[in-house]
Amino acid sequence: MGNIHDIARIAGVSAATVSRVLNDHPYVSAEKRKAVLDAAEQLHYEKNINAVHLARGKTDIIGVILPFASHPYFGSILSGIASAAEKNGFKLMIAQTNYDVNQEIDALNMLKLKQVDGLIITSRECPIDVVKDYSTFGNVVVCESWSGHQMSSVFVNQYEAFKEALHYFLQKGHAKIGYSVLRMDGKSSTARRKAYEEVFGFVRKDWIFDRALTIEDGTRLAGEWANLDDRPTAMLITNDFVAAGFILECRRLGFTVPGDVSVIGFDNHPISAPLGITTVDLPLHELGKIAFEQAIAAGNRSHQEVPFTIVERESV
Amino acid sequence: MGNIHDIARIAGVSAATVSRVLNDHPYVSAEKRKAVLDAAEQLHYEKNINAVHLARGKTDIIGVILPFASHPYFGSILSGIASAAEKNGFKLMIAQTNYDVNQEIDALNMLKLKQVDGLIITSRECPIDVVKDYSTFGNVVVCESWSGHQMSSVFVNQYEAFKEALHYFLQKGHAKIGYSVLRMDGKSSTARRKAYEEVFGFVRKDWIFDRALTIEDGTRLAGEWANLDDRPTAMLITNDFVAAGFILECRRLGFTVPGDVSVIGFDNHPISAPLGITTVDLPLHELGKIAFEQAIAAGNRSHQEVPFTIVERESV
DNA sequence: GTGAAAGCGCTAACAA
DNA sequence: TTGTTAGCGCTTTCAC
Repeated sequence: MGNIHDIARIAGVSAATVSRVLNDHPYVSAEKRKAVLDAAEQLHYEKNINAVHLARGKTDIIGVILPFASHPYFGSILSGIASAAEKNGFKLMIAQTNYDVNQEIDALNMLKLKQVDGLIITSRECPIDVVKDYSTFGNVVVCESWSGHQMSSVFVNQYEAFKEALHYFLQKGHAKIGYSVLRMDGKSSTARRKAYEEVFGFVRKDWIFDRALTIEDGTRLAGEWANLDDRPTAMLITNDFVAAGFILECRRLGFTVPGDVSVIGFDNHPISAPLGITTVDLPLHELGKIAFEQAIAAGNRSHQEVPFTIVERESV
Repeated sequence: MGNIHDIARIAGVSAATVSRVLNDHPYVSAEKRKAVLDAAEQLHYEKNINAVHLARGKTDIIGVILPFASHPYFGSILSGIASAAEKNGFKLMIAQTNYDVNQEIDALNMLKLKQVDGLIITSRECPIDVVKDYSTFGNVVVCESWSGHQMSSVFVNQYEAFKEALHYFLQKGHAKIGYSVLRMDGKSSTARRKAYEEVFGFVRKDWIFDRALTIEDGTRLAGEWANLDDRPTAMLITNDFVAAGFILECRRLGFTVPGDVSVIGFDNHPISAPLGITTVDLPLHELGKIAFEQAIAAGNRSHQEVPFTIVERESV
């Protein structure tokens, strides 16, 4: 074990020189370099990264806030962030929040505490303005449509994506369209509602289903849909997991897809292909990579929109 | 901003007293406590966690090594770990390794660098002996069957689970059973092969399929299975995602499940229910929680087996 | 109850 | 090319 001073003593140099060698700084003679390396070897020296962080005033760590680590939507984004982090020699600190504001605040505080250099918020419950206030402590990037100079953002244009999917249904002859969201008052839900109103000039509350995130939610949704007196003939669904649960349960209940009800999902998760789900492809892995780049970007904030594409399969 | 000394000066106390107040230590008079708190408030003081880590010699951070953050198997474990971490006031550092040994080593080194107090290895490529060597730097827990005093372990008894599933097939009248694994030489694959030999007294190479982890792999598997001259009538499949891909592709190819081929998956992932996949339920979230507890346990290593149960549905 | 002082281990500006 | 020195900001022992 031992520290930099032990090495310095054994190698007969100063601690500064040891530091230089250890960090590959130039201007160290070959002999001293070797002496240092030998001493380090001999002591089984290991650097204490906390001391480095303290002295440097930065950590090369990025924090990631996500509500559920086990959901594929966030898993994909996380995976993209992780790939980029590895390439850049950064570590990742994650905070699973369950959309609990206190846990979100707790995670945001990592920035204040200088535990992380930057923070990526994949989704949130707490007000954007409180998030924004943390931007003075480091880069914060939000994975949602947001413009302003304090934070960076990377996002899919939910409004346009939803509208395009709606038009796709329309063009296939559907006039009665319902949809599902995770949280009624969530950011993307608002965009979706707006798109719906824009296209139809109205919204029907009984055709909007919320709390739809998982496969089980999709199953429940099918029951709710089936119980409606006036059923939509097409459903635009939160994501492919929910869509999978919805479609499979509809079939179990004796309905046909797309016969009785057409479905479009979001994400283009691998499950959508064998299930023949028409879906809006979202480049989540790529979005994660971009988020990471923004998190480590020096100074300049940016706002990047990533493209979506409708993948036509058999559920419409 | 400012630091503990600034507070001390303003409050008219010593830095030690400030530290006491900030850490809720007893033996500080009410007046001084208030003075300190006021000064901290006034300065918008924020603690530098790196200094704390350095001084304390520990970080309250646990590292998690996982090959793929976006795969549901690891996502579930991670989610369990994260829940437990939150409850205990710990943070999580994750390393996505892609089963790349260099990245694994890089992650293991967080332990040496004192970046994390403990490390959970959900799955690995690098030799167990090199992992073991890191146990002198902190708690390491492996999510696989392993016994020894250096590390803790939490695992499903793959051998027994596989054997029980095999017997289930047998009892349903199947004699020709094939199976799939992720990596031929992986730890759990070895256990599965052993169980197979134990039950049948032989293994047929063409009935073992490897590199099966994702839904797409399941799709591919179906093609390979269909191309066999002598096809197994039952398949024990890596996990429910692979099983889903397999079953759906089999049907697309004109086969019936369980008519032409019966299937048992692993994990009891939510997708297996609506798809009617008979599966071996694995308590992954719980496993993650246990792993975390072991990672922060002082001193005592332990080895815990978590139970599995066969969930009967319609694919057999 | 409180403070002084000695670390924790490394970095970096400055001088030589 | 190298060493000296002054931090980085907090904790904790020991003495009072």
